[in-house]
Amino acid sequence: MMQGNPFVVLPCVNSIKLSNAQNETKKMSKGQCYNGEGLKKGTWSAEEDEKLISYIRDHGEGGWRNIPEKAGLKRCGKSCRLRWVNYLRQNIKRGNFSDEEEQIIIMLHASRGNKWSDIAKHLPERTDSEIKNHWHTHLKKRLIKNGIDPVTHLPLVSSDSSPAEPKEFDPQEEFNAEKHWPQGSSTSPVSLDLPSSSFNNPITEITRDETPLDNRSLSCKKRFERSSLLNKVAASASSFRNFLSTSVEGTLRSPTPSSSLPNPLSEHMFDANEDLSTSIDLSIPHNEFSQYLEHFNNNEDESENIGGYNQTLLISDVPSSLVYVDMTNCGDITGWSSYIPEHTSFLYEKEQDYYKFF
DNA sequence: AACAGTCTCAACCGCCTCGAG
DNA sequence: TCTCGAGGCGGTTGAGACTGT
Repeated sequence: MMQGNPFVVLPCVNSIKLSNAQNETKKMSKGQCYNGEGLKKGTWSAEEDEKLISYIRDHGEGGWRNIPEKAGLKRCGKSCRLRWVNYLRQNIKRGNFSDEEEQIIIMLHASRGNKWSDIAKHLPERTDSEIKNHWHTHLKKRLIKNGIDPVTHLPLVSSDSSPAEPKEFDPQEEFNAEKHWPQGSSTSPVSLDLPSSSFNNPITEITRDETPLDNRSLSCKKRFERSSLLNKVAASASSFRNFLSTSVEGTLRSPTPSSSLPNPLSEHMFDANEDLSTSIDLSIPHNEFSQYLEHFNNNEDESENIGGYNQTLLISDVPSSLVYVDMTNCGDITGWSSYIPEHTSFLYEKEQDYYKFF
């Protein structure tokens, strides 16, 4: 960790790339700072920071190319922009990432890949650069350690194992197996070993079962899992790949679906509700999603009643046109909805058993 | 105490996108 | 429609801090 004083002016170790005379008369080539002599590189000094802050305070952002000269800085415009955007501007949250933030990053990375700026939009106080660094230095390693490919977010396949064959799903068997999930197993669900201050039992899984959804939808939902909602979603994120960005990740609804919704899937859904009636009541008036998670994890009775776990329906292998989203009866899920702003009211196409319960 | 290896993250590099002309 | 340049983005680097021996 960089513990040094960020304001110490360090000698410029790297050779400064000086633009030649021709470059000074030409527009800069792609991506290069071009205004020539004496460009400083390396760590910014407090004096430089103050100059940049002062200038932007008076003149606003933009026109980065001209800012160095106007602000009296011997930096290239891109360097100024980077310094401002990542470190000097207001409302930047520094320091350790919370569990919730990490979950969000993992989840979004699974669906969007290394789109750091995109991911950063869901964590408004974090910069893409910080998220990127945190991913490379912490989260990626953690996933690998727990047997998850940080690129695909699928379990790493050991060299001596054959591809998993689909098997008939047995909820009881899987439930029992989950009690002793070996980390990194090629045949068992994988624990993400996520840090847990708010998640009492951060067991998560990535199912390798490729059984067609319609063979397991209703039976699977009887399974009991105590991992947190978001943990669950994070672990399932691989199944949302190519899906999350244009749709929603699951159905979040209260135990009492709205009968007013013109939903052609209602029959199927309400059949499911005979089990869904034991689901978590998202109308619990928690102000923040994190509070909801905490409440959920601290409430044994409630967590044990998640027979269907319907709020984490895994909609996998489903064309985006088949997304069903029903946020209408959700309680306060502020945190969630802000993380996944693509949520829309509801959308459906055809009647199909496309819910995957687990 | 000294050294080597590892970790962290600020900063840089170069490519891409998009809007203006 | 094309060209150009500013801004944006993601990958990479390397200085300094930390940790182990």
